[in-house]
Amino acid sequence: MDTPAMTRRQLRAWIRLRAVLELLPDALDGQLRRDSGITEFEYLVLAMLSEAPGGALRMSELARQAIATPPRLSHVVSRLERRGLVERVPSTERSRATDARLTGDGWEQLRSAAPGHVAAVRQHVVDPLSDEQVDQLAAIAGALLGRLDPDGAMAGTYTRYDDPASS
Amino acid sequence: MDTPAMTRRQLRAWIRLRAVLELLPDALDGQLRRDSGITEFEYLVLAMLSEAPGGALRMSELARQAIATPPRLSHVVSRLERRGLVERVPSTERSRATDARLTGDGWEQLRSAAPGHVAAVRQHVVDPLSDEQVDQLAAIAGALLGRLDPDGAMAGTYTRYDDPASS
DNA sequence: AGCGGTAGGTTGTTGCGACAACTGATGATG
DNA sequence: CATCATCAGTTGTCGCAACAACCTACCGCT
Repeated sequence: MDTPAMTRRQLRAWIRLRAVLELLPDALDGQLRRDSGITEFEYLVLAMLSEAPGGALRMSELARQAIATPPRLSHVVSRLERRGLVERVPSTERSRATDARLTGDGWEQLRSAAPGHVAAVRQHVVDPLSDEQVDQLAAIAGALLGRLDPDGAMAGTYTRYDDPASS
Repeated sequence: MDTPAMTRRQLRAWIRLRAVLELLPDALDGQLRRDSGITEFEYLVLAMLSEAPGGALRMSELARQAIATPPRLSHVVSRLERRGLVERVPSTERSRATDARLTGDGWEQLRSAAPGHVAAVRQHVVDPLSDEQVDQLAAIAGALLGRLDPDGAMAGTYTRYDDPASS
């Protein structure tokens, strides 16, 4: 087979990355489930809404930013709606669109879940790395995203902090 | 709240890593599903068996190496068994143990799936990075695993290629 | 031998994501 | 102004993973 086997160093990087891919999401998701009763993806949705004007965003835009397919987002919003954290409202602008909007309980839930989640991210991702490695990681992840998301579908999200001016 | 917000650079690295965490597994899994009809995890199981003597491994050992819980592995092996790629045999050694062993079809399936999968890994992970970045990635992932897998439960797997002597 | 403890796996239930099919509403076109 | 295409989102079905409960065979101990 014309499989130009990877070098030992490449294999090492890949195998370790694979392990991270397996373990890290579970670690972060587990913390949120245990401590706040929401999934990491639900947290992400709430967080994105909280950063939007009025705490509301169109479903399609929200899906794009959260890297979710429309069906997936629809299901998630339905769950959040059932729990009273989010509500669907007809979009104020475009006619055939729907906005998801944070409710009061949604804001409260996010506020109470945030510290623990941020702490988990620090613990598992930021703290183990040197400042230099943090920047290296940003560059590496950026390079990978160039292939994974060539259309830059979600570029708006992950390029927001490019070219850091502060700290 | 005593949440010492992350710096802009840390946020940038985290947000990009998160996007990779979301997209990369889907990309790799999708390729294998389309081209070979198996999931990436099933591929991993077959690959690990193929590297073991006799193409067989104890369930518990296999679970450890694949970072899977026993229930998960049991289900996966059952699926593979149903498709004739793997068979369960009583462990030759320890009495109350079970080995999973690759069948002829299993070897064949792995052989035919490997080139495409390796190519996908190259395309999405190795090729976008410089040699230097590959090593940085190995170091970074290693640091994260120090927290994620403190007991080194699966250390045997991802340290196998440490301290590269060749290439 | 008999009895509990434990190692090693399996099964059953639940919840989430993927994919595909569908619905409803807007906009274009002759 | 009637029809058709398209956009935005939802619903329904299926497969997989998590978690917990369970089951059975071995082992040690007396």
